[in-house]
Amino acid sequence: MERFEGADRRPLPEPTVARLPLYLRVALESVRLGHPTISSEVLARLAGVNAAKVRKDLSLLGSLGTRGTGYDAAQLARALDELLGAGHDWPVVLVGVGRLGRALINAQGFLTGGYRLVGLVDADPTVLGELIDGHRIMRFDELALELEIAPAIGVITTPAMAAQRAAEDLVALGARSILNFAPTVLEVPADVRVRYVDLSIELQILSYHAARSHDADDASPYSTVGIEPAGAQPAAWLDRAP
Amino acid sequence: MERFEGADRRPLPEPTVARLPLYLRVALESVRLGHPTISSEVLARLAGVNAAKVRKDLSLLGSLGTRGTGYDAAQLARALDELLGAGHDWPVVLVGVGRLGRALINAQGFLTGGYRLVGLVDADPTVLGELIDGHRIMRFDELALELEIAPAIGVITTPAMAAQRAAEDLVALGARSILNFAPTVLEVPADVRVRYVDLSIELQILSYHAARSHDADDASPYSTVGIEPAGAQPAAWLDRAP
DNA sequence: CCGTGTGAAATCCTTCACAGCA
DNA sequence: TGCTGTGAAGGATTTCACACGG
Repeated sequence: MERFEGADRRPLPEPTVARLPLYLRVALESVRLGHPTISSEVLARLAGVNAAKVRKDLSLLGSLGTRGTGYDAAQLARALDELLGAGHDWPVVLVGVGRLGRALINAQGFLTGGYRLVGLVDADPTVLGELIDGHRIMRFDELALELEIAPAIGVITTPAMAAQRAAEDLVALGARSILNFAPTVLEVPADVRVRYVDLSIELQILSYHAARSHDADDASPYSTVGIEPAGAQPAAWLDRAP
Repeated sequence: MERFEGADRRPLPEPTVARLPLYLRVALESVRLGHPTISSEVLARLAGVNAAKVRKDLSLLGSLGTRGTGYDAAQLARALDELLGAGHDWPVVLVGVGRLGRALINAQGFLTGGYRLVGLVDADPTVLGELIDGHRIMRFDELALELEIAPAIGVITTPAMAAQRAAEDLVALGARSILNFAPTVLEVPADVRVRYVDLSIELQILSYHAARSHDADDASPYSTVGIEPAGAQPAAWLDRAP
């Protein structure tokens, strides 16, 4: 196996890291549709960014492209896959098996790939013992006894009130990464990484802009994609590409 | 009513906008716990950012603080609330009433506040007609006839395959903001704002970092909060504050 | 004296533009 | 010729540090 760690030892900019999964998705789609190579321009369109950014991002991983041709989709996908931690089969523990938690467990595409659910935790006595997707819902202390290895990632889908406690329990279990769906800022040790998925915040950001979108507002680039005036599906774009 | 639009006409930086809902949440909590004022430092801790950023952000909205004292929590909350579109009661249409969609509809904190569900759309004939939260699931064309006003925000919780079509239908209904949970980049007109909540991408970002967290890594500030080595709940922090 | 508000500096990210290679 | 890889320029955001007002 090759090394795809960019030429230098410098860590990738975080915005770049956040775009790599998009590039991976597009590269896989390109392969699936039988397009062996893909240019930065097409890749950019399908990922909702611009071509310069794609080239800069990918150049940070090394020289993955071929001048005059583009990127080999399969090779690019392999490189991104490895970089993003494929082959590790990350153990995931989910805390808070309410509606949202159950939706995530069953959502295809969420825990697929290199992630494996290894534990379900809830404090509610009425759901304890329930079997979901082959996993029994238990209390934290029970899971701690049963688990052989530390979970790499903890997912918190509890109410806000319970989230901080859940985070501390997850950290105690050895989790170094947390994906938090509860509307609270977590206080964790500095070596624990937290990402927030805060639905009410997303709505508030949208309504902030909606409240001041006097006609042709300047569409800022953040999380906004103003590609083509609707119409073609991404797949169509790929097929139109040479 | 007062105007809280910063002194100038310059739009707020997007990262600032994304933090305002956090400040609002903290300000409300401060009021709830009986702390009439809050300093940028405490606010920063509870929002998981640093104090300089808080002051810079809030100064962009005008002079909301009092030197030597801090910010009046209630007044700050009102200012942020108004800025973020409170009092508008934004109509929301949700497309894709599967597990995730249902979880969101029922999730407290998601559609609370100024957001009102006005329609549920799904293509699956087996769920059509079903009543959820007082709303009947229908096809897009049915909803179009029934709706008097355009939805401000569309939420997409369909499978990836159906998301682009859902976006186009939402835009046709008049939605100018879309919150997309499907793992696809949407192509929409430039004046439509899209925010992406992509769960598999979140996991991949976390595992990217997990794969290279050789012991004491440098914790980057992005979406990461390295406040206190666990322990106190935010509420405790507020109570400890003078 | 304390904590906000804010220019200025520093840092980070994006975009440009083109040299260079297939 | 076509498209990548990349230094350099340009913008945007964060951080600093301190003057100012309560």
